[in-house]
Amino acid sequence: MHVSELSAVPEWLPEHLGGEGIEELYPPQADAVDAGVTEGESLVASVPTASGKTLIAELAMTASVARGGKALYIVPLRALAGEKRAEFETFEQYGLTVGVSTGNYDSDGEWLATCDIIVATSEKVDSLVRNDAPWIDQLSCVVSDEVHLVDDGHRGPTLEVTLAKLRQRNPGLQTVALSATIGNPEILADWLDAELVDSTWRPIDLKKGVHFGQAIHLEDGEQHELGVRDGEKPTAAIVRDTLDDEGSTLVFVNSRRNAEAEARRLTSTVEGALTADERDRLADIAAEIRDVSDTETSSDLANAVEEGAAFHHAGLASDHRELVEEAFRDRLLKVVSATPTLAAGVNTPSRRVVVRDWRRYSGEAGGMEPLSVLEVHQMCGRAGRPGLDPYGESLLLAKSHDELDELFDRYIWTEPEPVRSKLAAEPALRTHLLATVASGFAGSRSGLLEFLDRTLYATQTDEGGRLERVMDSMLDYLVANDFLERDGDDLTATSLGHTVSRLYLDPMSAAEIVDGLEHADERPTALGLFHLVSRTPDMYELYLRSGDREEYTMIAHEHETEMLGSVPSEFEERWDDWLSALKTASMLDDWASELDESTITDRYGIGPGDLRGKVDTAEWLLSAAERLAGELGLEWAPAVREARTRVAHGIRTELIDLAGVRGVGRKRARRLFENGIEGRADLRDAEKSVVLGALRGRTKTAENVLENVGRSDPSMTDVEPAGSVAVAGDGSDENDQSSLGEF
DNA sequence: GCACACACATCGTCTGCCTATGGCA
DNA sequence: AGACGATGTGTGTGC
Repeated sequence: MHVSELSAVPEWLPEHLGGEGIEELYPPQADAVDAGVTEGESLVASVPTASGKTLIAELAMTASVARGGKALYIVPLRALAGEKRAEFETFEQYGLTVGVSTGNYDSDGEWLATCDIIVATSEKVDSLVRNDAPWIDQLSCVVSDEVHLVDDGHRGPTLEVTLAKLRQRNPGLQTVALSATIGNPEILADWLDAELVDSTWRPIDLKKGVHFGQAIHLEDGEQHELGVRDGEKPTAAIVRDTLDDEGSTLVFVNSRRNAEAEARRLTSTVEGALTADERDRLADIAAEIRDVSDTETSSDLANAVEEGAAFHHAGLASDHRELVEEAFRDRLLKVVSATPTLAAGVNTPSRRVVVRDWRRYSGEAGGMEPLSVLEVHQMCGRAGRPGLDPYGESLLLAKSHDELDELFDRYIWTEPEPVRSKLAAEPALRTHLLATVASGFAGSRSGLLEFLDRTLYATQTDEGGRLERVMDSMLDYLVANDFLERDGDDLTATSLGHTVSRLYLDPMSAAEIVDGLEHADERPTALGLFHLVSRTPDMYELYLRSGDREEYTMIAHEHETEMLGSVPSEFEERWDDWLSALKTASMLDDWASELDESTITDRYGIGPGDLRGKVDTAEWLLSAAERLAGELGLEWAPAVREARTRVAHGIRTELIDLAGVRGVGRKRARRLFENGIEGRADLRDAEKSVVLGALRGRTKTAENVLENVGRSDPSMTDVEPAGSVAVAGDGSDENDQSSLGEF
């Protein structure tokens, strides 16, 4: 189908697509049009990655907007929201407006209401529904990207419930669900009353295979000798072979440590293939990486990048990740070894993909578990760059002949698993039952059952009793904790219940926080509050490593009086969880005591990305705690607020006032304080020369700071810095604010 | 015969990912 | 369960 044959799309679209080099639709796209996506028909598209799913969404959304509607594009990751926005922004020249709403980034609420296309994460959409965003009712088209994630035990139910709510609120809503190839797309189509496009077509050929010994065995029967050198690991041999063909390789491994070790090893394979120009550009990127953070992780990454290799995992700061992704797309990096972050995240295609480890440790299983077929296929799907490579190749590694056969059976010749709803689980229902009642989607037990009937779970299960059983036990829990009131069949949310739902807290987290704050006899300390929020289910835990048990048991005894709620005994089952929450709390306390980022990451065995994540979550939970304290009329709200501000900026109490000034973070605040400027009032009255001296003679910075604090004459012209302008050689004042917590 | 470097064996340790508020100085 | 890396042991070489 040619783009000029498209019906019901805005008139500018065919030409626009032509301008992007799109003349002929890919077969799945043509099928989608035949099924009526441009005419408002709901659709499930189960197609491989990189085979034009986004265009299907764009056809549906622009057509819907042209008819006077409004479209919502739901993504699973924040990082993808940015990527999609950039793609949709090309429509702005035709008068469409695009807005983004995620946890860390929000277009202005009123402006969102006027946007034609809104991009948001599923949790954000859920939250917007709970908080009655006015534009929800105006939606005419919703696109759900990576909808197979409804299978995810933790986040899947949110997507499932949110889609059900949107469809209930808006019966005419066009639903376009985009999925990876899965075993049972018909059930999704059934659930969403949608047409189905199920295709394995790809714009570039993908050859899957297994490496064993000296050879690569491809699925089409082709074999390829590799010439593995003496003592060379298979991964290195494959990377070298790809390099001979001027291609790059993506290696998936099963742990962060493995990712880092593999990258380090592969530098020796890759290094020789770099041109002088590439070396220069990589050196620049390495410098940028070092600027992001001065932790060991950061410098290890920079060292590898200088030699053309990199690792990628969630311990990296997001700036690190972006730098790596970009350098890999620009073909400067010849190999990246990554944990699954990269398989699900932004688009980073590669000539070859190696799935080095196909088993991963699982605590519950007590050992290594094989990856799902879907997951391996998602990784393999990253092979082949459209327009650059003739084909993509993805390889699994076998260590024995038996394993070779097993891998073919397990992953190459096997369809992905069917997707199954995970809604009938306690944590999911606890949260979503409360939200469903609180936001008015159901007002009784029977109403809830009716609502749940609109979910995938109901479409899928033949065991209706299970959901009902879990539901009843969760309703009991919600009533017992004063989130819901029950009167016969009727259910209403209490004012506390409403608050919890709007705050987007897991009710169990809220119950824990309320209990801790209600029973505090004295003003809680920061450590006590950090521990309180660290032990809620909304904060995931740090691992206890060997030696930690003794160390934190000692700390627990030392600070016993500060701890909120009952302290379990060492022989109770919840002791370990309680202790690892203490480890998290102690890490937050270090951060809020102005310890260096590198000291903290070193002490707790984490990466800069982990620290940022924990700080972020703590900040969010403490704001929620502050609201709960206010709601319940508890006297500790100011203490909670103080702890929140301290962790948000990473500062001790005495800097709170200064850090409230935009442009002043933990380091600048501390230096101002040391120079006798102890608060905003001081800053307004201080000698300019002192301010300039404290800010290391940075004129521009000093001017901005003075302006932000509301000083009428911020100019630093002709001002000489006072005192010792300890520029300390590095002069990297940009990095001064530390990489954390500054938005 | 000794010092040193290197190869190999042993033992202990550790193990993926991600989202979420709201309103103001 | 199994890989990494730190530590320990054994072997070979050169002086």
